[in-house]
Amino acid sequence: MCRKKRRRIILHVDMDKFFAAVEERENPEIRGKPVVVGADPKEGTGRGVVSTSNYEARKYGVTSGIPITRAWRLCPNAVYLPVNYSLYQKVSARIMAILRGYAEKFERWGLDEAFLDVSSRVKNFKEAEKLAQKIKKEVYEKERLTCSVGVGPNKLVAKICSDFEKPDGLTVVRAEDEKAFLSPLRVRKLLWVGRKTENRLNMMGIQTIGDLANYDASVLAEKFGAGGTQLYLMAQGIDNSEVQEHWERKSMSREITFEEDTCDSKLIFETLDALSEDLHHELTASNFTFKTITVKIRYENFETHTHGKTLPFFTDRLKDIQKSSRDLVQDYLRSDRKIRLIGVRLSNLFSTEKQTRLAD
DNA sequence: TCTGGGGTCCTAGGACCC
DNA sequence: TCTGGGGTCCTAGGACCC
Repeated sequence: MCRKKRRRIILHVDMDKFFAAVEERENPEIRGKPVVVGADPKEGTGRGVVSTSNYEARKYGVTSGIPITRAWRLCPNAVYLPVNYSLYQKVSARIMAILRGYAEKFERWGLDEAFLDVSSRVKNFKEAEKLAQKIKKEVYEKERLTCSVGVGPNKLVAKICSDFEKPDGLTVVRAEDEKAFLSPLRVRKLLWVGRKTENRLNMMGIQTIGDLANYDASVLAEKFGAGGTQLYLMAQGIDNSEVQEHWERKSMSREITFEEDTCDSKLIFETLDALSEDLHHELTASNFTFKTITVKIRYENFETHTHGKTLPFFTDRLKDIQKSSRDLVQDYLRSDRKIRLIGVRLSNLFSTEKQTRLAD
């Protein structure tokens, strides 16, 4: 197939320290202080992690993902706030509506990020930069929140750009400059390169994206499978993935970490039933049936297991969820092993709404 | 470092079918 | 029963994203 190659211009918009920024906006008295949004620190004995912190807290080393107990030790005087998810969802919906208006194709990426394909809306990168400034201005005027925007010839470069000058940044990299831009950056900056992959690459003598771009593609493919080829292409700045307007839901899940590790089977079953009920609500409200159910447990030593089964039929009945999850968790209940977390996931989803439409 | 909760995608082995 | 090859589905685990 010889599809005519079209020059694309993609924007990636990333809200700055989103959860913390919304809290600062709602509570003016905490502005200027270190703010940590996440689990309850409980005077240094809490469970869970930091979700988002503001820049004042980051000065103390309090960053996203660290245990809340550690945050407490680093900065006990910070303002600690619980995650007010429904508030952030409302703010996010308004911001996404603004962004969507600027894009030919639009893809939400979590609550606080989005990709915009603006290829048909601007003639060149100069115009794209002006458009990005306009977007930043509108978001700030309407929501009093700042964002960082990356402009590039594809999603990969746009995403890396938006992270380049945070906060309130705007970085533009044209197709002809992308190799020079990417080359000195750490491989960790690439999408899908997390801690494990970074370590493996470092062991191979690969530190920067430039090192990766000069590496033998066949060796990468051999060591990392399909992901290896993807890594090599990304390092060249090649990413042909489209901005995806629609996302099909593949699974829904609920999980919870106990306040204290437990082997109390009554508590475990009650918790499991509550998770099942919660899932059932969402399943029916969103008009799905499911066929596969998986239970997840994590023991006190963090050893984690999943156990699932596929039913011979699609269902949305609560009793099917509860009975199956109870059966599945049974194998893991042992009087000598305390459980830290349990969860339930429904997959193999089928949209009954779509079915009705097709039948019409 | 004592590690949340909601997702997606990939891999590898085994069952089962033709 | 010592044997094949391809395709699909299922299961468990792991890496990664926000």
